[in-house]
Amino acid sequence: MSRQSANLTAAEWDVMECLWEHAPLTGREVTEKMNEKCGWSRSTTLTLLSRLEAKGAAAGDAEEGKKSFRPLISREDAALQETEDFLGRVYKGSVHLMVSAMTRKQSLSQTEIDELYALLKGLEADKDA
Amino acid sequence: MSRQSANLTAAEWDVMECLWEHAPLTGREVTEKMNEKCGWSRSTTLTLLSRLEAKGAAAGDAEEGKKSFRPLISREDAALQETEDFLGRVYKGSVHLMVSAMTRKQSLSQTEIDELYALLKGLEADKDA
DNA sequence: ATGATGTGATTACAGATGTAGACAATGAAG
DNA sequence: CTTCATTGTCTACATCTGTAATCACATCAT
Repeated sequence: MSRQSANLTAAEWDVMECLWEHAPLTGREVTEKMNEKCGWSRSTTLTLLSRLEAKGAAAGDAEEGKKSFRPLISREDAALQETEDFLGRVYKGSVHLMVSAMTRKQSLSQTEIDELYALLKGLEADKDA
Repeated sequence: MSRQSANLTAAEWDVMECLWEHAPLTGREVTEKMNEKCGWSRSTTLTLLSRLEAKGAAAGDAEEGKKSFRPLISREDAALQETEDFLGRVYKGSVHLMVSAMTRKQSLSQTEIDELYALLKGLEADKDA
């Protein structure tokens, strides 16, 4: 089992998501939110938080007893990491292959396609400029 | 742990990759290829093959002793499954978000961008037609 | 001071995953 | 018919992941 650079697991993403959205949160706040969102017990959330600390993905600064948690890596960086792993494993690293497969299988809504096209068109325009 | 619809693990992908490329293969052939490619022991490959059979991703037809393995699901279907899982978890299900993040972080080569653009342009053309 | 609380840390445990050795059945060689 | 090699199945085990109970310590109210 060799995960080159500690990707986040599904459960860990849920917690990070929470941290990214609502900046610094006390342990209690995180556990409450996680309980609402996923029905997790207090312990579960706290465990995940430690694991995230261990992975260096989040930090819990203890000031006078209570801890305050915050993310140490940006959502984008985490996403990118995950993306590279995923693309490499499933699509030989090629986004083009991925989108092409998705369209072939009608797994992309017209809206998504349009948005993507608009984005790419913008990039091409920049290139010429 | 609740993986809705049995995604393949990284190691399993390696084996499936092998099956997808070289259609029907005897156990020996698979183990040999896997040993070359990943240095796995015979047992490791065989174990993975059973797990794939259990998951219904591959089948081993035993005719007169020797087994012949072949994939039961297409690479595209497996990829798509994985893709949906990934996109949902990391990018709220949006390819657009993913590509946008990648370009922002310069994680996409110009070539990839061009290819993608060409692909999308083709789709838009089809739409009008 | 004492017991009820809130809070983080420690321990636990089942199922998944990576990796592989041991074992059994079967066929080839002598 | 023994013996050896081949081939697949079973068993094993460490680590990872999801999920949580329990423990220990600080604090607040009585």
